[in-house]
Amino acid sequence: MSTVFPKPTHDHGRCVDDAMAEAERACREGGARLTPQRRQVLAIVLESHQPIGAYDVLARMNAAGGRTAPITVYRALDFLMTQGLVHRLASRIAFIACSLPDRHETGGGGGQNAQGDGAQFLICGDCGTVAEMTDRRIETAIRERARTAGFIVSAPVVEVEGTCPNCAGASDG
Amino acid sequence: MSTVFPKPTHDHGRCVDDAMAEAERACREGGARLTPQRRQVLAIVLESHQPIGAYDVLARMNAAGGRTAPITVYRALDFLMTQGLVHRLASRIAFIACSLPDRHETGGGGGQNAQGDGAQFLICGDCGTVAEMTDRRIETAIRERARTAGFIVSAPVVEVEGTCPNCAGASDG
DNA sequence: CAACAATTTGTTATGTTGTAACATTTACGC
DNA sequence: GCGTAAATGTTACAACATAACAAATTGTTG
Ligand SMILES: [Zn+2]
Ligand SMILES: [Zn+2]
Ligand SMILES: [Zn+2]
Ligand SMILES: [Zn+2]
Repeated sequence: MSTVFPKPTHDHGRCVDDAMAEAERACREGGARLTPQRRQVLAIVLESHQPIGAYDVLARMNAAGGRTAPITVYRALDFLMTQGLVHRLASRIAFIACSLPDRHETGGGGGQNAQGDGAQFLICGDCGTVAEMTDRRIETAIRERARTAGFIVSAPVVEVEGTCPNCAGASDG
Repeated sequence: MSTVFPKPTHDHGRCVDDAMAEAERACREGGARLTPQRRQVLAIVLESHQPIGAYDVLARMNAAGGRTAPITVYRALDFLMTQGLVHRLASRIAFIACSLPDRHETGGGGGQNAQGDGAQFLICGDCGTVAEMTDRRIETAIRERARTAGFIVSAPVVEVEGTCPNCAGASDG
């Protein structure tokens, strides 16, 4: 099986470091400014593979006595979404770090990828872990069905609730 | 092309009446109580083929000087969603009347269909009109891809933003 | 009908998510 | 340095949703 779900045993420290490095590179290349604050927000969102609410991000930023305002977090998240580094999960009203940043066109390019830019998400209802994927067949099925309805697709939102392999294995052996 | 989008010329009065009658029947059959208030909320949601916010429903209920509270609307909407008569569009934070009520299992049965119960939605970014459909191929593509990831699907959310045939025709002839 | 239980509705207050508007600071090109 | 654009700070508010408990309504049963 293709491995979309992060294994609980994976080296998450390295996972985060790699993602941060990739983000730095992508922003530098695209002429976007990954400021310390934006970097901090990205780091917080990267911290786990579960979606996190904007106000939870805020709480972590202010954990050490800061006085950051909500709008600051939203602005950083907007920036990160434009760069394709973070996605918003509408069904959870929360944000998740992109795990396939090189598969999205960044803000300067063609489309606005705030809603996932063609990615699909599997969201575990038990542990909250999210798997991001870009499945051609799903996308094609949606686009073709839309076409028969005379509908021109711009931003497909596919967010699938269910049970991840780790949680399924834990309950039914 | 299969006709999923409501045509601007369709007899909407009858469209609403039929849906109300079908709702009455479905509730009676399932032993659910479609009270006057719930009927009123359903009527408001049915009024157009665009998603409507809970507070907009509230405003219409209070238009004639009423003093209904938000919770009342949410309770009615919850009931209607349980009955499969209304769906919540997460990407819009709004509600839409079901246009295929007989395709969903109602509350008493197996699944909770609050998120659309396997339906997919095409949402026009121009006019807001929504088309609901239950496309087997989309569902299958999602389920099979999930399966290869070891993921057990419970509630797929598919909400596709784009341009409907009416709006597309208006701009490019 | 009377008494009771279950469902529905009312009332009040509060929690959660997201933005508007405008001032100030910081980074960048010249 | 200086002017401009981008980013951040500050305050206030809008929009979406639920908690907790009281009252009324409905259905059931003797
Ligand atoms: Zn990781
Ligand atoms: Zn899980
Ligand atoms: Zn109609
Ligand atoms: Zn349209």
